This record gives sequence, structure tokens and C-alpha cells, in this order.
Amino acid sequence: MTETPRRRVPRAEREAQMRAVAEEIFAERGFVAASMDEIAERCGISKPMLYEYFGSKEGLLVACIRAARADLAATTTAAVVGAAGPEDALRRGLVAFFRFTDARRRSWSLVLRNEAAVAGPAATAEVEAGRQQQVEIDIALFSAFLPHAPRLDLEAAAQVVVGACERLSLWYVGRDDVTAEQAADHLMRVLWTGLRSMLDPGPDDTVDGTVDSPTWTPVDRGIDAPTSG
Amino acid sequence: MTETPRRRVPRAEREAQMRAVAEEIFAERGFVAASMDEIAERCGISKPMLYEYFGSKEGLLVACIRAARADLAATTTAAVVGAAGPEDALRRGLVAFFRFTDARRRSWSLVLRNEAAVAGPAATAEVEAGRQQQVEIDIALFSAFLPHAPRLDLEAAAQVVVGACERLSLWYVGRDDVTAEQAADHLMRVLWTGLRSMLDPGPDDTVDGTVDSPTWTPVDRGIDAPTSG
DNA sequence: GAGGTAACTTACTTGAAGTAAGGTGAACCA
DNA sequence: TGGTTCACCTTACTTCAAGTAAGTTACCTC
Repeated sequence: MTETPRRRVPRAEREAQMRAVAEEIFAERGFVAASMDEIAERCGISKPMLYEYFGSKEGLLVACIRAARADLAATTTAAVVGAAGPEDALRRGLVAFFRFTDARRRSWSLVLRNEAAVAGPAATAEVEAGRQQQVEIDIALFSAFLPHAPRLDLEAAAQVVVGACERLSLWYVGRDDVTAEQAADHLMRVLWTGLRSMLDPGPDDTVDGTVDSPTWTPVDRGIDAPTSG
Repeated sequence: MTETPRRRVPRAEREAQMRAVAEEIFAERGFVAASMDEIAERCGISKPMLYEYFGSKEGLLVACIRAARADLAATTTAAVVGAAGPEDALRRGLVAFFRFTDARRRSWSLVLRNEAAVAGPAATAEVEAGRQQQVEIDIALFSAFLPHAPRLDLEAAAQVVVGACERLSLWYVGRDDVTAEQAADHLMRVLWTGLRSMLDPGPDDTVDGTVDSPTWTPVDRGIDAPTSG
């Protein structure tokens, strides 16, 4: 037992480690039951370090959420690049989303199953910002291809998509007999016809999967920090 | 200042008061920041009473959620009775839902904005049970009128509806320029065509609002307690 | 009005969030 | 090679809220 004599680790690396451990423990015990002492211990350091780097327990959670959010945004954005049209773009995005939530199911529930708001306003804001980001992406997608629709309709439609995604991902993650593609297909079948007709009430066959528009290139807006202070 | 000398109050009445006060304070401060001492004080009693009646802070939250859940179920169920067909039934249910969330917006966010899971497994289960209840109601509605669809599709569709409702209600509650009816209309327009075609892929005009079926009478399953012990 | 019980209280323990103040090792300069 | 420095890290606290043990008091019943 040659007790490693506590190596000193540069800030960035230590921070990443702390985030990883915290994500794990939050997912394991829930935010309230998780203790900063335990997180510190499993990192092999002492508690004040956590406070030094993240300010508070909530701050630590916010950092976890933000990191996950960045990952998700990058993943889905990448998946959508080069889609053949709006339908294809939406489907690709959905598949990427469901794959992501499946791969990180434990820590995903940290956000989805609502571990967040408990922590306080900052964590709530962070989660809400993530949803809003998705809403904006959806709106951009819809309006790029279907410019006739009024803003209110776009927004409502985007909210519907985001809500449906969120719930369906939990359902999907809980079943082994459904693939990400199938989940996306389910959602597309329910949503697409309605979305199309609602957003663009022109002749019914104008848009039909493959479209005259060029390939879809999403807006990359990265993470828009709500309040970093 | 004739300090009312602390009237003694029967259990049922006191419990109701405690729930009301707790709902208020939870909504006001968030679950974590709310203190049992403050709740007790605002009730005009001392803390151990809360523990006597609800067992724990989480227990108190669970009681609040369950009460709200019962209200919601009763409200929507009542609204749907006597609908002219599946579309009408769904629309009525949605309108009732949005009205409900609007009327109780503060405490609703207690559930929706995720104040729940923070508390622990019991509160999470309670919220999830509420959603599942909605899912079951939707499934019953769909399958009663559209019996051709496989169970998996019904379930996926119901999840989509519940998720969309949840998100759209938050959106709707945050705006003064949208009525409950408009929110329901938005949702119906996005969902209904897809739902209809997905659930019953027969001739496209078989179902069209008014239907040959008799008026819709929902299953009243009340509150199905997850684990009361 | 005696007695029992449901409603209620005071006064504590426990445990985790957050903090003050100081130790230590590695990089860098002479 | 030795000293200086600063980022990394610790010990040892304070504070505050959840939860509890044990006892007290008003109301109801006979």
C-alpha cells in the first residue's frame, strides 16, 4: 500500500475530475443526499477545494449541467449538418438526441428527472437555458424552411417538440426494446404532418422530405451563458 | 394584541392548513431553501407537529404533490365527460389542463420546474405517478376510439402528448397573450393529424371530429398510490 | 370533575454546507 | 544549489436546518 502521496494536479484537470465525480454522485444519491465531503473524498482532495473552484454546491451542479449541455448541443448540431431537408434534419437531430440521452442515462436523469431546480435559481436557469437553446434551434430549423409561419406558431411548435423529446427520451431510456431510431420515428410520425401543415398551410405536397432547398446548415450558437458571475 | 392563545385544531383541518402553507413556501423559496421551522411558524405551530403528520420534509412535499395531482385528475376527467369524440375529448382535456396550470401557476412550477426530485425517491415517484396517470388516460382515450393501433404506438403517442403538454403549459403560463384555448389549439393542430394517422392508418377521412361513436366517458381510476408506507 | 387521549411544546442531537487561516510542493530565477 | 513565490491543498472550525425524545396541556367523555 504505497499511498500515493496526493499528487498535485493542475486546475483544469482537477476541475474536470471534480465535475465527473460530482455528476456520478449526484446521479447516484440525488442532489440533496449527495454530500460535498463525499465528493471531495472520492476526488482524493478536501472540501474547500470544491468551494474554491465552484463556489457552492449549486455551483458545482451548474457546472455539471453546463458541461452536459455543451456536449448535447455539439452532438445534435453535428448530426444535423448536411441533412437533405427539414424532415431529415429534424429526424437526425432526434436520433442524436435519443442516442445521447441513452448513452448518459444516469446523469441525464440528473437533469430530466428534475434534480436541478432543487439547488436554486442558478441551476434552474441553467436547465431552462438548455431547453431554450433547443427551442431556438428548432425555431431556426422550422423558419429556415417554412418562412410563412408566424412567430408565435413557431415558438409553440418548438416547445411541443422539446417537451415531447424530453418525455419520450425518458420513456425510451426505460425500455430495452426500442432503439433511438424507432423513438425518433415515433415522434416524427406524430409530429411531422401536423408541423408541416401548421407551419406552412400552403399546397399539401410542396414540402415532402426532399426539398428544393440546399442542405441544412444549423446555426451554431454554442453555449449562451445566462449569467456567469 | 390579545394573542390568540393557540387554538387546538383537529388533525384533518390542521393537515390541510399545513399543506397549503407548505405549498406556498415551497413555491416561494424552492424546496431546499424552505425551512420546516418557517412552515411551522407560519402555521402557528411548532416543528414536531409537521413531523408527526408528514414524517419528513419530503413527506410534506409528497402530500402537496399528491393533493395537486388529485385536483388535476378530477378537473381534467370532469372536463372530458360527454365529449363528442376523441378529438373533442382531447381538446377539452387540454383546455382543462392549461386552465389548471394557469390558475395554480406558482405551486405548479413546484412540480413542473422540478422542485420534486430533489427531495428524494418518494417525491420523484409521486410526480412520475402523476405523469403516468396522464399517460394512461391518454392511452385509454386513444385506444377506445382507435383500437387498431399497437400498444407500443399508443404508449409512445401518449408520452409525446404528456411531454408536449408539460412544456407548453410552462410556455403558456409565461405569456399573457395566449389563452388556454389557444394553447390547446396549437397543440391540437400539431398533434392531431399525426396522432390520427399514426394510430389509425385507415382511410384518411374516417375520423373527423364528430364521429359515429357515442359520447366519451373516461375511466375514473382516481389516485393510484405508488407506495403508501 | 376525573381520566384519557389527541394536539401540542421545549430543548435537544446530528450532520452537512460553507469558511478562516495556514501548510506545502514544484516551478523559476539567481 | 538554494531561495522565493504562488497555485494547490489541508485542518479545524462556525452555522444552520433536519429530525427527535420526552414531557405538557386543552378538549372530550363519562
